[in-house]
Amino acid sequence: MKEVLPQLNSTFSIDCVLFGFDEGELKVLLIERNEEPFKDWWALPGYLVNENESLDQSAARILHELTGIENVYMEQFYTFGDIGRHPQGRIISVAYYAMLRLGGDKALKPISNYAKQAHWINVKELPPLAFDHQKIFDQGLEKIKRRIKHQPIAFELLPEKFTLTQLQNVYEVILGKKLDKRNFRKKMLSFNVLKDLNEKQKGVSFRAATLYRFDKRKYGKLFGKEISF
Amino acid sequence: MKEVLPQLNSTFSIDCVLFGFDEGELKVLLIERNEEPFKDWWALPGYLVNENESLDQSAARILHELTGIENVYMEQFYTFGDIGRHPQGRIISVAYYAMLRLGGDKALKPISNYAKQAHWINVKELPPLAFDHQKIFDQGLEKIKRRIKHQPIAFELLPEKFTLTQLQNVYEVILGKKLDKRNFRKKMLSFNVLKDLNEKQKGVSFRAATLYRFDKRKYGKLFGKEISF
DNA sequence: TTACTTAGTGTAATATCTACACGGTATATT
DNA sequence: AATATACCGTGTAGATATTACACTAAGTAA
Repeated sequence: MKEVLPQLNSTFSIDCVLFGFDEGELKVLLIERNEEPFKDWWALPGYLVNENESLDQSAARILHELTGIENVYMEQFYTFGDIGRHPQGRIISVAYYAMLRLGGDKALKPISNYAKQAHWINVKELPPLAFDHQKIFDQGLEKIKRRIKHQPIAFELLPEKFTLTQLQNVYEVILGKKLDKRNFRKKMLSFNVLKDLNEKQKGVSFRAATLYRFDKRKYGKLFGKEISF
Repeated sequence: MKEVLPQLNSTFSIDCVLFGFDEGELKVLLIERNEEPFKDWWALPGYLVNENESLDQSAARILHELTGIENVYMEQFYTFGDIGRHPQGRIISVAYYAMLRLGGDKALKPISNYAKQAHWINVKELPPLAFDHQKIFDQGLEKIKRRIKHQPIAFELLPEKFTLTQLQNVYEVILGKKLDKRNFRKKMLSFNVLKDLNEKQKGVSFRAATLYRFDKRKYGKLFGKEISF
């Protein structure tokens, strides 16, 4: 049985593509929708923009309402505006992305009941997505690929303290190819944005690796320079 | 005397940042507005999107209506959505850019009378612009800077046949710095996307330079590879 | 004590980047 | 015809960056 959906005015929405990294896998944050259209489908966290908020503000609010996540710096990357992309009318969507540390601290508790639940899903095992969200996701993934190639920001996905092997792992998963260990280390350390903590991993079987931390001050100096992987 | 402006619904518009190159100067296409708000101000060609067209289609239509220019491939680069950016209500604007061959052939004849006239203006001598168009222009300029650094597309701004010196000139003007002649040629030719026409400039005082043409077939092979200036 | 697993390290060959200067050639001028 | 002018077109050496490649060290588990 078909439900009749209300017609929405010409308007615009935000969709967020949040990437996380866990257990060697790249994950994306999805919600399960609780409303028509696409009720019970998985989708990127997204909703309509209010009249009285900027796009950036709106993105932060929507992410919070649908997933409980706050204080994430997201960046706009593309606006999707094909006709027919939304069954209820002419709605264009401004897409944002961010890379994010996973961990128990960021609770996934939707506040609005527009979302039933929110989950981190392995990007290799995506369910069918609502609207044109597969396309939005694909472009978001392309975006972070380009970005980690040119800026040493992969540690945004890692815990504060991380090993070089973990960092290399992030690169390999996102770029989809193996990198040479010695060359990777040489290059990464040459950027001079990592601080050696003189500290070792704990609670790991076999030899523990040195922990590093991202050094914001040094990063400032690098910023804008061309680098590439 | 203040006019009362109609309130527009929440909706969206397109603004186009078109770059051209003429007489050694980088130019941008502006219109003189014929309607409130900002009547008689200079502005980027831009207007509201219709319900029945995609953003890309809309950009092409709007450019044509306001400037007479057709068949230009434009690419979206950012969406501007601060509150208060438009005095008549909540209007976000999707910005497009393109690089374009100038020349007598592309007539600048606005079709809609929303624009009084359209002109190519030296980017170094911009008049005050309507709305937040200065900001949109600035970001458009940043965009083409990044783009010509990574893709050998500067000849989009030049006539079909061009000399290496002209091409270098485009790079120098856009990047805002001098480049070494020998190194520039070495690098540009190494990309293997230029075809030597075995033909010389005509009608020029002093020694004539060799003409080159962009070779689309070869470009296909390069595409996607990382290059940089 | 041994087996296992991951950490951590150097070098040589190649490719790319940078800095740098002058003779060649068509045109204009006298 | 000779000369001045202004732009064209080219090479190299030194420095830097990239690539390919394999073993020993250290800690844990049995």
